[in-house]
Amino acid sequence: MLKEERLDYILKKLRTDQKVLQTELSNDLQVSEDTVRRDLESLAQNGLLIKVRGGAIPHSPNPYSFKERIVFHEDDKKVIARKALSLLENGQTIILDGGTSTLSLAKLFPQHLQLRVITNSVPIVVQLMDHPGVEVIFAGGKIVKDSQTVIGMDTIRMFQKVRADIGFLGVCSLHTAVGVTGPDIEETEVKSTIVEASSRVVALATSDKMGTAEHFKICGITDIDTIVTDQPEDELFIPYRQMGLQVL
Amino acid sequence: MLKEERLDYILKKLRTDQKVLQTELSNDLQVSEDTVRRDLESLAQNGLLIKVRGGAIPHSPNPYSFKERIVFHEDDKKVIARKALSLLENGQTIILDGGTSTLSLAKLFPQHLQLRVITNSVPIVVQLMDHPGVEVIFAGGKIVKDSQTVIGMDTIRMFQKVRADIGFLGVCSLHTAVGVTGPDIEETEVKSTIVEASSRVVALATSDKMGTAEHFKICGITDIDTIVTDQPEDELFIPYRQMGLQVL
DNA sequence: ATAAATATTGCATAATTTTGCATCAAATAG
DNA sequence: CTATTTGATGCAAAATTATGCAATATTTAT
Repeated sequence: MLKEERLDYILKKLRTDQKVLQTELSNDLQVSEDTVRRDLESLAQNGLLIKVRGGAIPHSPNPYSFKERIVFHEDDKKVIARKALSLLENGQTIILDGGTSTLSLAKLFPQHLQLRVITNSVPIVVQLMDHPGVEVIFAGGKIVKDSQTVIGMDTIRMFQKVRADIGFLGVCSLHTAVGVTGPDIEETEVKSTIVEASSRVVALATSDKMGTAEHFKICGITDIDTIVTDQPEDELFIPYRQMGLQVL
Repeated sequence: MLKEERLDYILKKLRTDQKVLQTELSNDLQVSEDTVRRDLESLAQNGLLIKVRGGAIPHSPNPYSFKERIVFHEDDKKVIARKALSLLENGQTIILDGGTSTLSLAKLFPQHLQLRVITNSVPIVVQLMDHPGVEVIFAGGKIVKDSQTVIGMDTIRMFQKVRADIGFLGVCSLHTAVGVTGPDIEETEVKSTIVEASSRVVALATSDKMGTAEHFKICGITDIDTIVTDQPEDELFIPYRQMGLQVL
């Protein structure tokens, strides 16, 4: 039995049962539990499920809402934001790029979250201003009215002084060959700086942005560590996974 | 049964019943009360519920406490802002300090006004973001939540690079001998920088602030050029006039 | 085609986590 | 104040996971 077949079986079972147990899978697939564990591990690595002690559960935006039958028809951005939220841990320093995806993320911050957030987005600052646990640092600069962000040298300089645990990039175009691109030169310059300032770079991208490109380059595709998207199972993402990116 | 299933069950029960008891859960889930307690603990850790003696209750649904902003002297400030407005001319570059007085001023900007505004106040940025004729430059830095402004070295550095025609200082204490003072060292440092960066310094002050002092000095009284206030005829202002200040 | 390199798999063993229980401290009710 | 319940802590048994290793299969290079 090929490895691929096993992985396929696991995902299928996960979809129908909403959970899988290692002992069960080991029996079903006639392989050792070690192998099952390693299979689950690789699937978890690609964000296709969440490994827990004793088995695995589906990758759900909320790590603890396990078998939630009430399906909210959330829009894509909220789904993405909810997933991205699970990447955050107390005590981290993160950068939030401008854009509606990152704003959605900021809106979801639970009250108990303790973070330091550096951003160039006015709505994000407004959103987080009243949050008790988040220290907000605003990158200064010239306000761009229609995007409600600041850009320019001052903004870039501020980000250059930062070492963030995670940098979240708002929706941009992603292309395996061309890399990450955006439509505005000044905006992309800021985004490039964010990429450099972050240990881990997470791109929030709706699947319709995949495989597209704009005129100004932000970074290469491998400079991204994680893509958080609404349809992670789409075959569209296979090449990205092969390049070592995590797709959630 | 996976731990996650237990956690899920607990959360679901909590949603329907609005409370959970350890003894009940222990029975429902067929695990010891210790385990239930540990489960509740981990859920509480993640902010998903509040642990109470004997069980748990749901996390407050309205976690974000919006501070009620009690506005003192709102009408006075409007009067002051209206007078200050008359000092502005098209094409000027001005600095707006944080505070409600300066915010009132920004709110009065007529649509045809052409200005460049540099500020460290978030509400002012939000207010002016949609103004067609005003270019807004935001000084970056760490957000102070209750005053909704940014302070710190980055903020100061930004103001140091500026030469403004007029700098508007929000309400501070004024005293003929002590000068202009404020209650917070970091805030006063920023204000001092604004004073230095401005050709003309305008203080917006309700009359009750006259003759009072705080602990941290912003500048000498003669560094101010104009005081805009609600009761300019008051004899309180005679000494300031004698020192050459304009009182409006 | 053959050899070498690489990856997969299962097993033994060690380390870690989870769980339930006993014990004692703290809080609550009567 | 005392009895009872609940919470905290240490501990040991059981389950799960990680790790090293050898056997086997697969891929790559020559």
